[in-house]
Amino acid sequence: MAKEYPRIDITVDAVVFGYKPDEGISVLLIKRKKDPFKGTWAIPGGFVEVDESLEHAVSRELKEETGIEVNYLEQLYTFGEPKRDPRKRIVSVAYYALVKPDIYEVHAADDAEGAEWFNIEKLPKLAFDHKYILEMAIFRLRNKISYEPVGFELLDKHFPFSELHKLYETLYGKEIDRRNFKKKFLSLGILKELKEKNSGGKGRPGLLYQFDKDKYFQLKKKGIVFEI
Amino acid sequence: MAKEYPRIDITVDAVVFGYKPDEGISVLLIKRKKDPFKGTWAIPGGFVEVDESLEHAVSRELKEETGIEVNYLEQLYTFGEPKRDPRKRIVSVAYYALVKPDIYEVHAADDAEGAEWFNIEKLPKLAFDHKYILEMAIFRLRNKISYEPVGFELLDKHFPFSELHKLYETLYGKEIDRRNFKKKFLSLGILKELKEKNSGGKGRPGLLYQFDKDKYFQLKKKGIVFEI
DNA sequence: GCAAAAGTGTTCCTTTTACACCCATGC
DNA sequence: GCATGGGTGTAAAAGGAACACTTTTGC
Repeated sequence: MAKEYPRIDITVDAVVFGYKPDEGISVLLIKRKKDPFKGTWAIPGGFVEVDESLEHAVSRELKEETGIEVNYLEQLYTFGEPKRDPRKRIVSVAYYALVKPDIYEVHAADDAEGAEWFNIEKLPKLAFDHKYILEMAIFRLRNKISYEPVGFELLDKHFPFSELHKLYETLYGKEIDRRNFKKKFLSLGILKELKEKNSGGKGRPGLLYQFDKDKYFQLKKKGIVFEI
Repeated sequence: MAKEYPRIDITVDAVVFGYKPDEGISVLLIKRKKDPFKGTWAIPGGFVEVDESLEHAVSRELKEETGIEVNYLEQLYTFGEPKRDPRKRIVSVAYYALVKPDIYEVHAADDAEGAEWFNIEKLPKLAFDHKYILEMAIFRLRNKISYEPVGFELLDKHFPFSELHKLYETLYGKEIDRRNFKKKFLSLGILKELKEKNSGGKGRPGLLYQFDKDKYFQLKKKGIVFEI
């Protein structure tokens, strides 16, 4: 009576974003060690084990393949076209992740022959439908940053205002008036101004700031909307 | 060498929304015919066949279980907690769908003992984690309607302006000034005003309107943003 | 002619944009 | 002392919110 369903395998993939003010937005890719697409760059990922959550699978695979631990992880979309993997039917739950600059170091391992950061403007050819996944992730990040304070996940804990500003300019792909941006962002009341100043670099050193997570959640509970 | 992965089953579920001005937003649920949760209301859905796309699986299951055909379908989120199904590990790709009032008629079939519309304010107890899925779908719909013109998928092809207005009031859960709303919406330039007037009903009959999809996509291509 | 809903315009206020000058530091 | 980037305020413009009166229909 029960219909016999041929099995479908399930994997997770993760688009990991990093940011450096002078290099822009980068994505962590691995070079595949096995066929199909052996030697081609791909988004890290792998099979989900039967007793682990999807998020756990993502974190585990990222650690195994690239040695990285991310500080922000969110589901992006599930890709399930019958022919997206040439071997067999695979449904992949894609995530995107953000990492802070101080854990930028990666080391290839496991199924990866290499692991490297690529600027999102200069991507190599990608395996499977990973180009499409990556594009969707970039689109999502651009959007997300406009209505949720996720940008901080790409910055150091303490950062000069100019880095936040540059991050938004980079993601929006256009110039944003420095003064108006600062006015608006500060008026949200979710940044702590620190006593420290930014050392090194040219010009007048600016004060450092820190994201005030508690304040943000207080305001959010009150129904105040982040929008930038 | 290859690790043996115990299999995970994959299903699709669909939160189907309908709207009637005097009844508000409703959701289509089915009464389960089998265990687990036999006799409990649930979101329609089922297993994905190995050679069909996820969207196809959703449409097929909806047709089988409830007899309905939807005119808008979008992926919501993938739920994959190890214990979300008491029998075995199941990852479910959830969708949400919108139907127009004229195909509101449903007939239970297949695995469903019953299929009924429930107002989203008066939901019964639901099987599995379906309450959570439904809440997420409602949240998503509320949001979506603010930045994409999906509201029309819940209205008849020709509708009086008041219905569009009421739909937004219902979803936003608050009053919206009728005149400002109309001014803003019409200024988007994506509505065709028809010669026909709304027949029946109380008060002065209003003109009927129609969503101008072509115009919308033209404007979208130009970078003009829908926001209401 | 009364109740109900639709059509329409103006004013006020808030938010956004545009823009310029001075200040602190490194070399 | 000069180049570089940081800090700050104001005025004009645009967009959003508040609001009232007239018109068309059914009963």
